[in-house]
Amino acid sequence: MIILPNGNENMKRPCTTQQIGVLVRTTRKSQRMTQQDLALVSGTGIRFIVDLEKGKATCELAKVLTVLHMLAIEVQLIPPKTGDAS
Amino acid sequence: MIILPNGNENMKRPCTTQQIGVLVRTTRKSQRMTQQDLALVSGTGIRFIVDLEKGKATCELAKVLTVLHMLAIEVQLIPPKTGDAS
DNA sequence: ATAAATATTTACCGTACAGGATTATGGAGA
DNA sequence: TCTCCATAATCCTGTACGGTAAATATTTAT
Repeated sequence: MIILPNGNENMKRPCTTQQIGVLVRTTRKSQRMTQQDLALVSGTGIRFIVDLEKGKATCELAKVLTVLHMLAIEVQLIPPKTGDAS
Repeated sequence: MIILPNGNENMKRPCTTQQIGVLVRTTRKSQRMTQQDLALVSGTGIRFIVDLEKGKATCELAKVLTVLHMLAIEVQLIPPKTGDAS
C-alpha cells in the first residue's frame, strides 16, 4: 500500500461527472441521436442532457442511470475484495 | 434480438438506485463504518447517507460517486459495442 | 463557398425538492 | 442504565429541472 503525496492511498481514481458527461455525449453521437431524442426516450428535458454532458455535479442519480441505460451503457459496481477501506 | 413481454428488448437491466443503496450499506457495514463515519469522510451530511442507502432517486450524482469511492467501490461504465441503441 | 436546415447552448422563470443542521425517538448491546 | 447506531421530523437555504425562446454552432445541400 502506497501513501501518495496528497494523502490518499493507492486506490483507483474516482469516477467523475466529467467522465460520465463525455461518455454520454460520445455514446449518444455514435448512436446518431440528438440531445432531444435522448431526452425524449429518457423522460427528461433537454436541459438535463445538456447539463449531464457538461459534467454537472448535481444531476439526479436516477435520471443519470436512466440515460445510461437508454444508451446501453452498462454500469458495473465492483465492491472491494473485503479488506480495503477508506 | 428478443422482445420481452414488457416491451423492452433484451438489454441488461438498468442499474437502480435501490441496488446502489443496498450495495453502499452492505459495503459500509463490511468496513465496520457507521453512517456518520461515511458521511464525514465523504464530506456529506448523515441525511445524505441515509437517503442514499434507502435508494432515494434524486441523490446528487457527484456525492454518490464520492461515497462509492470512499468505500472503494469501483465504478465501471461499459459503452455498447457500437451498434446497439435504444 | 454560401445558404439553409439542424443541433447545441444559454438565459430566464417558477415550482418543487435536496441536503445540512439539529432534535427527538427507538433499538441493540455492554 | 448508559452508550452507540439508525431513522425520522422540522426548518431553511440553495438549486435542479422543465419549458421556452433566443443566440450559436454545426451539419448538409446546392
